[in-house]
Amino acid sequence: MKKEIDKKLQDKNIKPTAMRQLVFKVLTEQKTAISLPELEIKFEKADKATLYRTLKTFQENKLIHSIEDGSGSVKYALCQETCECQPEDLHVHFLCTKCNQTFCLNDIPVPTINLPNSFYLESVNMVIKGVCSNCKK
Amino acid sequence: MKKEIDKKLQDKNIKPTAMRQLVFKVLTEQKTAISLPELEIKFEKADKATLYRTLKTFQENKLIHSIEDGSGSVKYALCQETCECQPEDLHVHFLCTKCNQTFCLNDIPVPTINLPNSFYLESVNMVIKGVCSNCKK
DNA sequence: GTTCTTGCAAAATATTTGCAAGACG
DNA sequence: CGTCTTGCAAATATTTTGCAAGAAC
Repeated sequence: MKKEIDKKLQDKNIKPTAMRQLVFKVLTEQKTAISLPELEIKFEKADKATLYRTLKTFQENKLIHSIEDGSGSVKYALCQETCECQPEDLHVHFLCTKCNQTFCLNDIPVPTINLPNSFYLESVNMVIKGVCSNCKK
Repeated sequence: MKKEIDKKLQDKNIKPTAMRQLVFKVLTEQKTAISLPELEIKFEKADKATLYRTLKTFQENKLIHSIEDGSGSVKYALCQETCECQPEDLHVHFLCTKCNQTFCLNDIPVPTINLPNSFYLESVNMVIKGVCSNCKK
């Protein structure tokens, strides 16, 4: 179990420290994306700066991606196995305005946009806001 | 001139106070979207809470729209004349990662996304990041 | 006078950095 | 030893609210 986690971290060139194993484990348990403040609450003991830097490391190594959903805090979610965080890998996200949860719509790739030639495209952040199935009931 | 501004405010049911006239004027002068902190700087004298509430009023009355571009602060830009801020009115935005300016790509509507039926769509925030024509040179 | 608006102050929240101690190889 | 990681503290930045004074009608 711990071996598997270590492997996934090492595959992304992340040294598997105790802290990182724990954070990774929490991330795998999430059905929806999680913010730094939310992560802090899950840990009670860990320092927010450490968690912050852990997430940063994870993101730099493309283990997770960040979602700027306009909820007030940036959220993070695990990348798909093969994700290189290139524009063609990106998917749409959904923020529920009732429960404030952010979902990765992994099946919905972000549409291609024809930018004016004068612009150079690096990435795309597409967030749909609305009400999720749970809150609709 | 002031008459024109007043008319545009009143058209959106916004009482044209001196403050609002000034803020509106600044907004019309922007080529790119502006954040609250940036707006504060333009005014020196005005209080940020007042500016904050002015922007909020403008947004509630669909005179401006907000853009969550992940730059650290929410940005605002004037709506098109006929905009009702409905999903079909929305356009794509572009954030330059070099100069941090956010452009309204008014000619590029946000693509339609087929959400699972269980989700109810309210709005879409689509931001493309990259390098703008000025910074590319 | 009643309602709406503004200015000042401060709270609340989120993000980020410096630095020294500790872990690891 | 040298590098990387962590914890604590604090700085920074942004957003938001309370409240009383003032303006508008």
